[in-house]
Amino acid sequence: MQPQRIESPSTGARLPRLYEILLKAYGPQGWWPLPSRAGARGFDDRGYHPGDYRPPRSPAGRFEIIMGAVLTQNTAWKNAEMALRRLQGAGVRLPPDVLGRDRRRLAELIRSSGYFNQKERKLRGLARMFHAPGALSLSAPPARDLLLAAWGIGEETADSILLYAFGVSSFVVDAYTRRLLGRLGFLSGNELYGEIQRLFHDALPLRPGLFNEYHALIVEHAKTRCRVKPLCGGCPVRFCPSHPDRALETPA
DNA sequence: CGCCAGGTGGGAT
DNA sequence: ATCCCACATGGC
Repeated sequence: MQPQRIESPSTGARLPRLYEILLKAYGPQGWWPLPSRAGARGFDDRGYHPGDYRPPRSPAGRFEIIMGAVLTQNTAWKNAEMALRRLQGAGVRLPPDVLGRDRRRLAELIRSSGYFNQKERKLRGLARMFHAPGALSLSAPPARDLLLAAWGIGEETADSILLYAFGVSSFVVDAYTRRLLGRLGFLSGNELYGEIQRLFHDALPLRPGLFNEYHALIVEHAKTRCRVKPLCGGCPVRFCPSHPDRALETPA
C-alpha cells in the first residue's frame, strides 16, 4: 500500500465551487447586454439585465447579439457597443438591413470596433446565412457546424451566439477563461478550445442560465482582478495558487 | 506613450 | 498540427 497522500480536489470538483465564489463576489452580470434596450424595463443604462437569463425572443434582439458577438472579437466591449449603437441609429437591425447597405458605409458605421473591413465582411456573411430562404433562422438555434462554416465565425463566436442569442448550453471559452484557468492550475497551456470547454461541460449541469452567468463572471473577474498583471489583493478565489494567503502557508 | 481588449483566417514551417 | 502574422480602434 502506497503512503496515503492528500489529493487536491479535481478540476471537476472545483469548477462548481469557483462559480459560487465568483457569483457571491460579483453578483449576477445580466448578459448579453443589448444597448438598444438600455433604460427599458428590466435593463440598465448599458443594456444589461441581471436576473433574466432568457435570450431575446425577437429576431432583432437575437441579431443584435449576433452582430455584437462579431464586433467584440478581440475588442473591448465599449468599442463594440459604440458600433452597435451606430448601427441601430442607422436602422441596421436585421439581416436585410445589412444586405441593403453599401459596404463602404457599413464599414464606416462599425469603425469604432476595429478591424472594420473584416468585420463588415463577417456581418454580411452572417446576414446572408440568416436571410437566405431555407437557410438559418432567427427563430430556432442553428447547428454549430453551420455557424462555424461562416467566414469569420470561430468557436468562441459560435458558442456566444448559441448561448446568448438562442439559449443553447454551449460554454464560451475566451482568452479570459484560459488565463484564469491557467493561473488556477487547471491547464497545462496547450489545450484546444474543445478540451477547455469539456472541463465545464463535464463539471456542470448543462443549464444555459448557468453557462450564461459563469462566462460573464469569468469576464468580470478577469477584467477587474485576474488581469494580465494580476491584482491579487482581496481576491475572492482563495484556492488559487497565486492567492496572497498561500504565501503564509509556505514553510520557513 | 505602450499595452490591452469578451478572435479569426491564412500562409509558412 | 503548430506557429506567426495581419487585421484597427479607443481607453487607460
